[in-house]
Amino acid sequence: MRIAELAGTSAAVAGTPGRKAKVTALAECLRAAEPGEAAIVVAYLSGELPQRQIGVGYAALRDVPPPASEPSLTVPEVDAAFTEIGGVSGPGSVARRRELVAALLGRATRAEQDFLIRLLAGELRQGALDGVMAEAIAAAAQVPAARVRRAVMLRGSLGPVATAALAEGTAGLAAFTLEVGRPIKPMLAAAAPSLDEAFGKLAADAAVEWKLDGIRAQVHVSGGEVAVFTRTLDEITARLPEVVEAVRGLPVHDAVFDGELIALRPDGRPHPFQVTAARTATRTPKGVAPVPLAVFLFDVLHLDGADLLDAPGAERNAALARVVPAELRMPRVVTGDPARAKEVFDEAVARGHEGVVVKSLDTPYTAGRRGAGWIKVKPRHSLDLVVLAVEWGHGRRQGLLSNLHLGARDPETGGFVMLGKTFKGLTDELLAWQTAKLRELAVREDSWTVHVRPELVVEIAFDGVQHSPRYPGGIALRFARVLRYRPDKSASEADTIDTVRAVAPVLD
DNA sequence: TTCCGACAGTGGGGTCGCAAT
DNA sequence: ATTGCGACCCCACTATCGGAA
Repeated sequence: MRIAELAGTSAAVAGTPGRKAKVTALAECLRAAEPGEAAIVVAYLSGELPQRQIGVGYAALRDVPPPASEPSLTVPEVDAAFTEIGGVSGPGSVARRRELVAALLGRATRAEQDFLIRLLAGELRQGALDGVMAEAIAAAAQVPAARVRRAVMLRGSLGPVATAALAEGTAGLAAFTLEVGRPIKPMLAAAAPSLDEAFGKLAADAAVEWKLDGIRAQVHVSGGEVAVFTRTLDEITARLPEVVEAVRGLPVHDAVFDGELIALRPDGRPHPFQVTAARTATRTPKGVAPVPLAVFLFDVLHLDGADLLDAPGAERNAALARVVPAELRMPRVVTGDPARAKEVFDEAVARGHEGVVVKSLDTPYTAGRRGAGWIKVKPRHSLDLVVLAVEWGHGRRQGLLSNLHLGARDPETGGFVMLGKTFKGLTDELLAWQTAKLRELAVREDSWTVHVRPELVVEIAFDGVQHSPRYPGGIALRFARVLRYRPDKSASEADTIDTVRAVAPVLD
């Protein structure tokens, strides 16, 4: 199959808003692919590469050669080129990768270049990624979509599932089972603004579990072997000897656990997230002894021959409790009483943790999906800050002023201290309004950013404050988002940097 | 007919490893 | 030694489609 055909399909998919029409277009393209190409076609049209990453980002895509006049690129050729680019390393590798990218793009027509660049930049922007592609695989292979989704969650990627479905139909999909040692997509939690709302969505009793500010870990035990995977299914076992050690001691032969890893201080309170993140990102520790990571398991998906994915939450937790001692389990209380739930929430927060996850006792483990069975609840801070500047948006926000630079008042200098940026929480109406308003306040503009008179006050919600190596004040907001503008307030009434520190103390 | 679940899109701060400067 | 870049960690929120109620 030619890349031109994929580019055409992608354009058609982008050009239609309806999901069913997108599915139809994608399925048609899939059916036309050679059996050996299906996995690659599926990857490209869902915005991924079979190679996962090949070291090419925006910078490598800045200089695009003139396009070819006639399409000639084929799917296997491009796949081979991506493999070659991904294999380049060592001195001279940056230039070499750019050469190879340029050579590839030089053989592409304008339309093919556009498609390949969006693919490599990770911004397909066609309104269809894995979710829609799973439907398309089902349509192309004429098998139930639910079977495809399940196979994808168990295999962790679309390509092999598409190949099997197209070649062997439902029978081919049946071969995808939970394998100990192969990570599956983790179940995700929806969010609710309050405990009452979280409880309201679940009937009767629910589990209220602490939510820790660490990193998600899927832990596989096979015989004496332990393997640890991240949320994106990367294996990080070698970086975590203490975690391996802790899990190796459990009385299980084969098991798959879900849990959280976090760096704790001797008193049991958490280190800032940055400490946990640094630990898990470090491949080759040197110098000072690393901070150990504690393991808190909260689910079990397989236990000594029995798959538990479809078992109700309560049953899975009972199985977990049978083989994992309390000190390695996430603290959890089952209750139907909102007041009791509030106590758990308050205690988790008082101990420095993020909040809680309210979990249905009935739902199965809906891997890879943001199931309604788990609902996270965190406390929320808010402050009135001043807009210092704003950046032009991209994609559907093209032509709109989108990303706000936020400042707190500095009473010492009479100026403002920038604490971060946000583009979240804005409705289309608010985007239009702020674009007009901030243009009125503009004092200076460069290619990305419009600097404004610091007059506009905006109420910002955020989860906490962290040390920042980037901002002059040395602190930055975590997960800042817009609640509303405060036209009733002047900048002189905005919150100060001292208020920020008081509202949300920086850990450590 | 209305409601709501699932998806895609739009980016945020921070860290590490590696190559280039 | 510092800077730039890519890849991953964590993430909130809105708009939209289309099936469920």
